[in-house]
Amino acid sequence: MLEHHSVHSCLDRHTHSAKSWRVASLEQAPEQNRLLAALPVNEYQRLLPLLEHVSLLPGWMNHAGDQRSDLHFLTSGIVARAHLMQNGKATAFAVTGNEGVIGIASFLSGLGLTSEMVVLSPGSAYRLRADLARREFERHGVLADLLLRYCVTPITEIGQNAACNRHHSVDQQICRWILSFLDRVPSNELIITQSLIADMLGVRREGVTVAIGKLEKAGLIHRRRGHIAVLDRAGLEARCCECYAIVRSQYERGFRLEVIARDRLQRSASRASRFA
Amino acid sequence: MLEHHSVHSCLDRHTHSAKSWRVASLEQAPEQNRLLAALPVNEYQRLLPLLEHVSLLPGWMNHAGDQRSDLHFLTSGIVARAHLMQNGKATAFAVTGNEGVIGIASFLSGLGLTSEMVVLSPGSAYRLRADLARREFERHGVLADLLLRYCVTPITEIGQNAACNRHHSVDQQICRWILSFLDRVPSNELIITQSLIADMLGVRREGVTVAIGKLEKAGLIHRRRGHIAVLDRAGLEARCCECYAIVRSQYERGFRLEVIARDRLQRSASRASRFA
DNA sequence: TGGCTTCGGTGCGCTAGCGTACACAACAAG
DNA sequence: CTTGTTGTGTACGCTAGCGCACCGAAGCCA
Repeated sequence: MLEHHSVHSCLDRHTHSAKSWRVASLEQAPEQNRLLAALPVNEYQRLLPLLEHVSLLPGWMNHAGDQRSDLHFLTSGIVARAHLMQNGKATAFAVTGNEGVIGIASFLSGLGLTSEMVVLSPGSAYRLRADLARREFERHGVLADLLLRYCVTPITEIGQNAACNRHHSVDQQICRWILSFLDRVPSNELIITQSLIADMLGVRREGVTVAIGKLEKAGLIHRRRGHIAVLDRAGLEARCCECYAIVRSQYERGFRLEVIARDRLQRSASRASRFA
Repeated sequence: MLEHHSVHSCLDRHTHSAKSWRVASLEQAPEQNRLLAALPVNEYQRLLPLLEHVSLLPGWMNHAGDQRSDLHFLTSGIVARAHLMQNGKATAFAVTGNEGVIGIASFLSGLGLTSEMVVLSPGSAYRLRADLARREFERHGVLADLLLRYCVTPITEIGQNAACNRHHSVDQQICRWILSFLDRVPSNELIITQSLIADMLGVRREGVTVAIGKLEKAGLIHRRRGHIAVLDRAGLEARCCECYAIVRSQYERGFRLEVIARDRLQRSASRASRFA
């Protein structure tokens, strides 16, 4: 459980283990981010000089109430968005990887974050400063449209998680969580402690231990201290509640449209340049 | 519990009781909606002819998957946004009254609703058709800005509810729910069955009964079949978890800004007309 | 090597909330 | 007034998950 007295306790608890994580020193290209990749080339080129590379270190947090509302396009790593309750407990209600962007809500409202952002898996991102983002946004171009469309993804996800919290067993939710983590990581091995999973799900660490024990017994995963290797993805999906699939398909539905739009735009762009 | 076999079971169960509810036949003015009211006068005037009055009857639902993505600005009544799970259980994760608008998410994404909309309390709304809304939106005027700012409200609310579902007792959640209902209704009496409250919270009807029993024993409410009269609002707030206050203050924070902006714009508008 | 810290596994009693079942009260329609 | 329907109150056993406590194992640092 996260301690009440300070948000930093979470930071403290999880930061040090960063040492044991191989931090990808390789600076990844912005188009590793699926949203940036979906931009038509001319828009993308124009945006490039505005983007600033940042590394995400585990435990890095954007505290609720921060007034900055920069956008961060993830190229790798995993960031969770969580609420801390007055009783010291936490729940993460959305997870973002290289398919998305962090900071949309505070960017739209201009009001600063209402939730904590926790880096669960180290990685890197490209920052678009709030003022530049605002200017881009007001051009009302493809980027603006893309961001607005993307907005629906966290909304769906959070709502589904709320319902999932209510109605599905911890066993099922662990599966959901492992799968969504797996989707955002290059290998089949998750580098995370059970204790942190518990904090993210908002359940006891012991509960996670037994649930994961069952999964290993069933041969779906292999676990070591601080690691979970997935052996049978389909098996996990079978044990999982529908929530994982719903959230994922919602995103894919939206994103497929983006890809189509991008192709179309790129074709028309290259046609235009042929005529120029 | 909502039955699995059909969304309509919910409809069926709750529709007929509409007869016993006095449906406000009075057609309310659009500016009863706080977002429309926050528009500067010239914008508001321009928008008026585009708005179409609709009544919301209890049980009216916009099914998940519907392709229409019109906006509905509520002037009265209460609409909940809920997920139906495969196991037939439901949870509402956001509630909207005359402070907000329905259909933002599907409007932004253009993808249709991902959740069900349930009318909990009858009322009326003004519809802005999706195509007109899109055109308005692309003017990038005050309305667009307002809508984007408003977006953050349901996001915060849903996230808070997700955490609340996990960590707070049914007793506390009932208080939260009654309060948020009360905020959106003219009198101190809620016209709703315990069974429907249970569906919205995603808990058993019996659980609601005992929780409400405690509240009446404590003298905070008085209850009749299908009615809950709130006698001691402060008492409810004291028993409630922090979630209610957090969501509410988030909205007020955003909305206060809007009111300020509106005053400023109206002053500059009237100044402009003086010079014209 | 030994000592320290963090992580993970296990057991036990407890409680909130679930599922089920049933009875009664309020209301509607005839 | 009768009859059917829907909403509400109550009770009882069950289970998932909690809180707590403790111990061993893995890794870190010297």
